[in-house]
Amino acid sequence: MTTSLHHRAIENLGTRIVSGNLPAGHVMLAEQLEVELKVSRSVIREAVRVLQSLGLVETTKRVGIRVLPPSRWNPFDPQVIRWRLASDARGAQLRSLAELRAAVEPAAAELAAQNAPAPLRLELVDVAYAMRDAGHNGEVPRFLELDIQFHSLLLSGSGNEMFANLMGQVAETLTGRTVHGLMPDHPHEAALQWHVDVAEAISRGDSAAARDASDRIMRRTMSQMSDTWTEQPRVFIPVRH
Amino acid sequence: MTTSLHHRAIENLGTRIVSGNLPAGHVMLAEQLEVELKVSRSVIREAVRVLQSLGLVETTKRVGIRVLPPSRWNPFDPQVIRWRLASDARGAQLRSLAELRAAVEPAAAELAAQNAPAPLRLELVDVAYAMRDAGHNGEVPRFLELDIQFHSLLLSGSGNEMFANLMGQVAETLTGRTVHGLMPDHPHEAALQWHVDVAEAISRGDSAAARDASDRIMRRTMSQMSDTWTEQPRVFIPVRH
DNA sequence: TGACACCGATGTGTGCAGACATCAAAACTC
DNA sequence: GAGTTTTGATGTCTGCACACATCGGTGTCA
Repeated sequence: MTTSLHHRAIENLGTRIVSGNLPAGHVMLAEQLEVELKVSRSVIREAVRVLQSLGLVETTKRVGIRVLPPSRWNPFDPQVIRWRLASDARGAQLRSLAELRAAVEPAAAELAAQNAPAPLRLELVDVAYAMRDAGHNGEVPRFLELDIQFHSLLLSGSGNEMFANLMGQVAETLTGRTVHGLMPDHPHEAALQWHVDVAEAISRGDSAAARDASDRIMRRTMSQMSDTWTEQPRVFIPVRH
Repeated sequence: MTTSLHHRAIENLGTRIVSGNLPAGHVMLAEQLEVELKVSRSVIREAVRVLQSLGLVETTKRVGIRVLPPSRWNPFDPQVIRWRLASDARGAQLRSLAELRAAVEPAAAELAAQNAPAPLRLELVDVAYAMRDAGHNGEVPRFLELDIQFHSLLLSGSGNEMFANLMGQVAETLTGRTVHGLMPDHPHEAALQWHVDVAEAISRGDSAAARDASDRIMRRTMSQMSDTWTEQPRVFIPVRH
């Protein structure tokens, strides 16, 4: 047994729901899931409880287990994000993540310039220069590794645990080339200098400069990636009064 | 019975863990929880499964149910947020949410100016003017209601489901006076005009102007509330390479 | 004698099967 | 149509078997 049964049940149902294979409104019965997944009732129940807490299903007596529409899902949950990245909505998920990152990183840079502990500032500067060297020397794998480290440091340096988790929880689960959807895979000359600018500004506590440089990086990244998720349909979640 | 047993168990354990009452590293036994909460094994097991998916605990055979440190918690989960708001870390949680909102809303305004459907733009303008009227007339409850509606519309108008969820999941849980921590309770004259500016800019598709006006609102809001969470200790989550 | 590898006892989560309780949708009665 | 009964699904409880990580004892070898 590689993973626990209930974990496999969660994966099975989660992927099917997020992919649209099990459409919103679809009703399942616990007993039916038992025979379909060939597991006992307790496994099904524990899996359903987790999916319920993610907003993927709801249970009603006398009805069964009903699949909820995407507007009810928790779009910040790492599992939901992973399932969406493996589905047809992959492009839309990458765009959402990129937009969130583009919004947050400049703010994180501003906060880091005000609050980050001294050792983190020093490490940030070191990594920025190492990035620049790696970029100039064409060491692509090393550059990618440093890039992730740089942005992780930046976000955690903000002292905001939600910012820190953006890279920490999300991009961490996206190993390897998946991150390429969020970051450019080969460095741009100006961007290399902008990373150094961000680090230096944070190092000297210049929050405005840190924000501006970070914003430049993000805007370039976005324009560089925008053609990747070509014309993914945007979904507008209605606001309930 | 108002709520289900497993839900009560989740609430009980969740609040105790997030409040620090059950410190990280503390190990519990399922059997012990049964007698303590006076519920059966299945209830405990389902509750533990949900807490596990939130990153609050981990289970190990031969050891028990171990409480995880805050760095492992999912800071975006609505339940975790609610539990933190009810704990000593309430100030830090409010600050984190406010910083996230301040980072996201200008970006959402920019996107809404580019992508929002026409009816939403019109509604946004209507709400902005209604807000201004309510503010001028000193109708505080109505103003607060319109304020929430305005920002909900703005975020969902971005077409980014993560942005849309910020108000939907977060501010929804902050009912009544809790909102006072996130929003000023009486309107400022300039801010009223800025809301109109945001709506008008989005209406005519001027993304830069929408972003600028929204940024002004956020900066004013942040400076207005920064003294509320006086000197909450910032927690820097270490980045693991 | 001491260090170390092995191995079985123990305790705990994991998974299973069956029973009864509860409650809301649906059918029924008036 | 309103109120009542029936029904069928989840909710809860319990006893059991199994998997497996940890601990401690035992044996071997230096």
